[in-house]
Amino acid sequence: MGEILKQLLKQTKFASLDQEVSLNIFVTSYFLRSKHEEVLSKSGLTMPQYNVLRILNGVYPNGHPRCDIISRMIEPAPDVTRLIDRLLKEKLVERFNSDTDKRLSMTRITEKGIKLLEKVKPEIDSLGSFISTALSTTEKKILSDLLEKIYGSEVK
Amino acid sequence: MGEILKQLLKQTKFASLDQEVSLNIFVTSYFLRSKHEEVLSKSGLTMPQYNVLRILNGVYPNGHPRCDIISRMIEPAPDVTRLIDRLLKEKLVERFNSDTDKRLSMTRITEKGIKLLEKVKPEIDSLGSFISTALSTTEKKILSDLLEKIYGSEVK
DNA sequence: TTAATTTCGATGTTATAACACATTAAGTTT
DNA sequence: AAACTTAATGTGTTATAACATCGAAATTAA
Repeated sequence: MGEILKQLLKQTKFASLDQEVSLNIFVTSYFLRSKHEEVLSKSGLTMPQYNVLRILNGVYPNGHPRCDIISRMIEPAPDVTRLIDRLLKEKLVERFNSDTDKRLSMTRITEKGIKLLEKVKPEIDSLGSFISTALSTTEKKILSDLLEKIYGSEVK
Repeated sequence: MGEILKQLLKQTKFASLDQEVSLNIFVTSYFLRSKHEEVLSKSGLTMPQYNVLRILNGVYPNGHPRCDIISRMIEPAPDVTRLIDRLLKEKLVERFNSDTDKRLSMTRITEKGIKLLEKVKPEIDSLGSFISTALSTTEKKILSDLLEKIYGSEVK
């Protein structure tokens, strides 16, 4: 039980099964994130930047106000304004004003941004192999299900 | 399938089952980390700081060289030197030199550090309830097992 | 022993994240 | 419609993280 985790963290035991689960979630998340960052860095992107581009790509040719971007992010970042500033500098996105609500600062992905996403996509998709190799379809569904149970209580 | 995740990220579909699993791991990790940070911030600690203290507590009254601390961290941080500097300033840890290897910068947790850990422990432990409420013992074991399969291929 | 290589840690620099505050516009209430 | 509350964003500041470099000490090889 938990031998791989023990080995990785060089621990001999865990305080509880809950803690073991918790640590395993953190470790797996870190593992996958590292893989993603490895791929993305070759295109000069960070994970949050990639996620924002992905979110914007989903509504192209429309844009999103900042608040909507945040609410759709995996890890809501407080400083999205300047994150977008950086994407803007690379001309991967563009800003425009909303007609209906003058408070909103809208952002839309550009052609260049879409091209970059398309370039990165195959390599990101291929990271799924870490999951596909390790798990059967049934196992993937079980895993997703168990994870949703953990955070689901607060979402509903 | 994945209704809670869809709702949270405001997406209507996912590219693949692999991606859904991946996102669920990220989201759950973020959820649990937020809960931890919420508790720790009341004691002026960050997650990486807490982890370093926890690691040092495990070998008290001995210490660890910097490199060993990094290898035991959940998310190995490159800048542990200054992370320890900050703990040092709060007198939660102390530095000393190794007798056998003069390159090593050893760090040991202090009484004050141990007291702080003891103060935080109950609240951190109680975060296990998010897992215990959601999952049975069997489910926890299955979950841990599936997660280890994902990152385990590269550890062995 | 000397030279070359590797390991470990600290430091300078730059980029990014976190936090608090200020500003402007919408929406609401009276 | 005027006052009030809420929402959305930008900005200044500070803290932290990431990256590269450097020097000291240990290890290995010649």
